[in-house]
Amino acid sequence: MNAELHPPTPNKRKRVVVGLSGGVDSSVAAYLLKEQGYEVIGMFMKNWHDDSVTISNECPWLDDSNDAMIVAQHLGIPFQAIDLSVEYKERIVDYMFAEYKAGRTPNPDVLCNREIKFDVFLDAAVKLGANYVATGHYCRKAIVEKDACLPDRQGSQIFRLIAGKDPNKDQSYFLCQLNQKQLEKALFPIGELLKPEVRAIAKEAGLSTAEKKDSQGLCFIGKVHLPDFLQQRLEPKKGKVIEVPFDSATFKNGYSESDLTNITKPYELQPNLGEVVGAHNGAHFYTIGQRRGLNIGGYEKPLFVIGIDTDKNVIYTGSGEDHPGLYRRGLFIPTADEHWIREDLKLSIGESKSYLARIRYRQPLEKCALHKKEEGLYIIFERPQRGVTPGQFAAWYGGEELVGSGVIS
RNA sequence: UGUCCUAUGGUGUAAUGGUAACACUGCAGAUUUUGAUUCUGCCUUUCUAGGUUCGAAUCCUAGUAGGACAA
Repeated sequence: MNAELHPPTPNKRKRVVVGLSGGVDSSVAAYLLKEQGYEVIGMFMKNWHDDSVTISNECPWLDDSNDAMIVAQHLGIPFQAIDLSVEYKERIVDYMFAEYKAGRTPNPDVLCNREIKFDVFLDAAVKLGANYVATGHYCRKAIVEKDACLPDRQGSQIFRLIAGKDPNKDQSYFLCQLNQKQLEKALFPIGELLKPEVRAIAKEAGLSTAEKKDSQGLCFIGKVHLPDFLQQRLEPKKGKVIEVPFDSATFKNGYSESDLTNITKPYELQPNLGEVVGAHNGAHFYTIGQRRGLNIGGYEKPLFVIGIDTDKNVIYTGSGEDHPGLYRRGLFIPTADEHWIREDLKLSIGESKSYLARIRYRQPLEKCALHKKEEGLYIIFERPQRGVTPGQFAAWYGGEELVGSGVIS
């Protein structure tokens, strides 16, 4: 049973391409694979080279590329760089702008894994004759051997995506859109380790990235000033900020669990529900739950964004952390946006099941019930959830295993 | 043109006459492979001019501004 959680048995003849980002995690991943006897190739992805929008004035990808190369040299593995910036722009950056424009909050890094690292990059690796692609993600892969007696099953294995052992660094959420085919080819060598252990291994192995600071911000693009970044393609447009009172009647609807539609749909906000308290530069620059950037002071309790309307170009806000507009009991995922890593666990129409779920990276898992209907999947949480935001991914887990995910509508 | 009230950092407020504080905003940093949240730190203040006092945001006078009452 326990053995299921361990990575597949290493085969000394297998070839692996490791995505070397120039950070510690992927460096150690490459090191461990080599130690395990794989034939390892290091590959650096260059997906973005418009330095004008990044915050640091240096050229970050160049440093990262160099670091990756030094690590590869140190390990004595072949190294090459691959430019995927065209694909990255088409599949990630364009998606980001489209989502923000539509008033939703995209998650580019989830898409980056599905579309770039485990798609374009994986293809490139396969062309090099690789059996696997490895990354420095903090998560684990496990394999269920299918019962051979079941005639309707093709293939003999089901791949499971398990949370990283380090609860503080678990990155399974970012991989929530992978499918069986992608997972089959994936290796996550550091998933059983804690961050401090990874650093210790790097240091011991003499890897130059051992002390390097963790990267943050959009993967590949780096740290950006989002409004500036978005203003490349989204026009600033002055609009009103409206404060909706704590006790507004609109928040009192939809608390009957039997009414799935009502309990999962966003609050219906109208300008006449509150008062104009300020102005903004474009509703599409904001996200639900956001506190900073509103530029409105004088309140005893801070103002949070509880809704945006990009058609009317209006931002709705509520005062105080406990404002009812910040919380929702449930959310809805249309069938088209439903994704099951464990296809064998997919719910049929009319079925319901209990799971744990999160709606943003690094949020604690919350108890919830999934209800599958013809039009999509309804997720009802035991406790109201803060900042349920259209465009973000909800991911549901059975224990430590990520079972499926979908875009919040 | 008459009477009354108010006037503190970007905003809202606090400070028995002893040399300004709290919240919100903003900025910076920490945390974070989604600029969400959270955490830490920082900036800026007593409308103007006189006067009383050892000493005034706090008292007096005038001015200015805003509000209320006032036909």
